[in-house]
Amino acid sequence: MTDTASHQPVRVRFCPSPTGTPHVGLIRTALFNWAFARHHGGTLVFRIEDTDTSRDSEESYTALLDALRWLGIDWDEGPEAGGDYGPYRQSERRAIYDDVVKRLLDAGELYEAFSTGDEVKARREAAGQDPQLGYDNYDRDLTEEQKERFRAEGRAPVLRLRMPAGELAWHDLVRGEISFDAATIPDPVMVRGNGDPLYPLTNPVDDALMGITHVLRGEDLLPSTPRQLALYAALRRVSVTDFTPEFGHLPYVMGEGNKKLSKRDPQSNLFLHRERGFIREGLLNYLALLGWSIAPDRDVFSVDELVAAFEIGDVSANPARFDVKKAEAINATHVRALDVTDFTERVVPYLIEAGVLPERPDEDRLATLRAIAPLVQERVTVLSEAALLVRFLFVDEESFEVEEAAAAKTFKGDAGDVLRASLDALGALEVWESDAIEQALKTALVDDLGLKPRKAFGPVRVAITGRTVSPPLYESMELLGREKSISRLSRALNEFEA
RNA sequence: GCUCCCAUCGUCCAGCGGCCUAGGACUCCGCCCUUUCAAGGCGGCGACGCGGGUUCGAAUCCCGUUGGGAGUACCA
Repeated sequence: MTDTASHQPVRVRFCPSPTGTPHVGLIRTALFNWAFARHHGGTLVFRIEDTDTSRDSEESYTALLDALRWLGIDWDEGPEAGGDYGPYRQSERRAIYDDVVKRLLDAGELYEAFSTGDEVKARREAAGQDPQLGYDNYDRDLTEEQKERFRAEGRAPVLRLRMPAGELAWHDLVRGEISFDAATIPDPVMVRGNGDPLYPLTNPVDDALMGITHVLRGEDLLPSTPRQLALYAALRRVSVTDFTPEFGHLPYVMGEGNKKLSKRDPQSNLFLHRERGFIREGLLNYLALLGWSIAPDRDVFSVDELVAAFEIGDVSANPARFDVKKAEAINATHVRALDVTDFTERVVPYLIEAGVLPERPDEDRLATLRAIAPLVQERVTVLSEAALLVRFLFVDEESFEVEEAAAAKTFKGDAGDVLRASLDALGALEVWESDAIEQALKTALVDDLGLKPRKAFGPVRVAITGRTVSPPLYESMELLGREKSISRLSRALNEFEA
C-alpha cells in the first residue's frame, strides 16, 4: 500500500466554488496547480465545488471558465473536458457522498451528534472552559437509548468525524514540517442535520476518489488540514482510497494594508484587469511572481519558461502584496514584445469599446491603425490606453476637441506665432510625409523663429492631436493627412486669437 | 481566548553557514538620449524587527520575544 503520493504520476486539482467574479488570488492558485501539473507532465483536474446553493451561481461558473480559458490555463479533466472520475461538479455527486458517508458511519468513523450550539456552550461554561474552544465531543459515546430519546424530541443529528488522539503532522510542500495536537481540534461536522454533506467531507472525498496526489491550495485552508488528514485516515480504513496526498499551502495575495485582498477590492477582480488591457502573457507573468520567482535577476518570462522552471518547493511562504504598478510594468514589457500585427489585432476591441473605432472598422481605418500601431505599442502599459493616443486619427472633424488642460498649458505666449508659422511652412509643402513635415517645421520654428524645440512643437502637437502626449508628431501629421492637419492648425489659431 | 502560519529595501522576489561592506525588479529621484510622452542607457535613495544562543564564522540553524496574518460555522 502506498503511503504518500510522491511516487505516483502527478494529479492536482483546482476546485473553486462558483461565487462572485474570479479573484486574482484564486487564479494564482489555479496557475500554480497548472504549472505544477505541466512541469511534471501530470494531470490537472478542474472540479466545481457547488454545494452551497445559496451562494453559488451559474454566472460565476461561466466566469470561471472564461477566466481560465482567457489565460490559457487548460485542464485535462473536468467540466467540458470529461474524464474518468466524473462528474466534476459536486452538485452532481450527491449519491457518491451518501455512499461514502454510509460506509464511514457503519465503520464508526462518523457518529451522530445531537447537541445544539447553546448546549455545547452551556457545558463549556459549566466546566469553567472557554466556549470558544468549540464543540466538546459530547455525543461521541451516546448510547442507543440516548440517541432514541433525542430523535423522539425531533432532533436531526449532524454527523461528526471522530478525531484521533495524538499529533497530526505533515510535511508541507511550501512550509516544511507542520503539526497540530489533535486534542485541540473538536470533532468536525461532516454532514448536516438535513443530510447535506459539507465541504470538509466532500472536498477530501473527491480528492481521494479522483486520485489527487498533491493538494496545492491557499494558506487559509491550512488549519483544516489536520481534520482532513484524519478524514483521509478514515477513508483509507474503509478502503475508499489507499493513500494520502501531499499538501502545499500557498501564501495569501494581499491588498492594501495588511489584509488579504478582499473580493470587494476592485484590484482583486481578474476581469477588471482584462478590461483595462492587461494581456494574458503579462498578467500570467505577474501572477506567477506572487510567491515565486524564476531567477535571482530576472522577472520577465513566458508561460513556457514558467512551466519549465516551476517547482512547488521554490514557492515562498510569505504573503505577497498585489502591486498594480509592478503588474503594469511587467505587462508593458510583454506588450512591447508582441509582434506588431498581433498587437494591432488585440488593441482593436479596446478601441471599439472606447468608441474610437466603429463596431466593424473599414479597411481605411484599419490601415491607419496599422500605420500608427508600432508607435503606440511602445507607449502603453495596458491596451486600453491606446484609445487616448490614437483617437485624434479617427475622430470626426466636427467632434475633434482639444483637451482643456492641454490648451491651457500650451496655447499661450508665442503659440500664435508658432501656429501661424507652421501653417505657412506646411502650406508650401509639396509632399505630405513625415520627413518633409519635420524639415519644414524645424526650419520655420527652430531656425527662423529661434524657438526651443520644446516650445516650438508643443502648440502644434496640441492643435493636431488635442493632447500634450501623443505618438510622434510628424508621423501623426502624415497619417492625419494634409487637409485635416491644416484645418486643425487653423482652428487652433482662430481659437487662440479669439 | 485557543491553535496554526509568516517575518530581508516602501512593495515583490534572491539568499537555503563563509561567494553578502546583502543581489534583481517595481516605485521614487537625478542625468543622458529626445519634437511631446514613452522606450532605452547610466546613476542614486533604500532592508536582514529585537534578544539570546549554536558555530572559527549567521540574513541563513535553534530558542525566546515582538509584530503581522489566518483559522476557530450544520460557508467554501
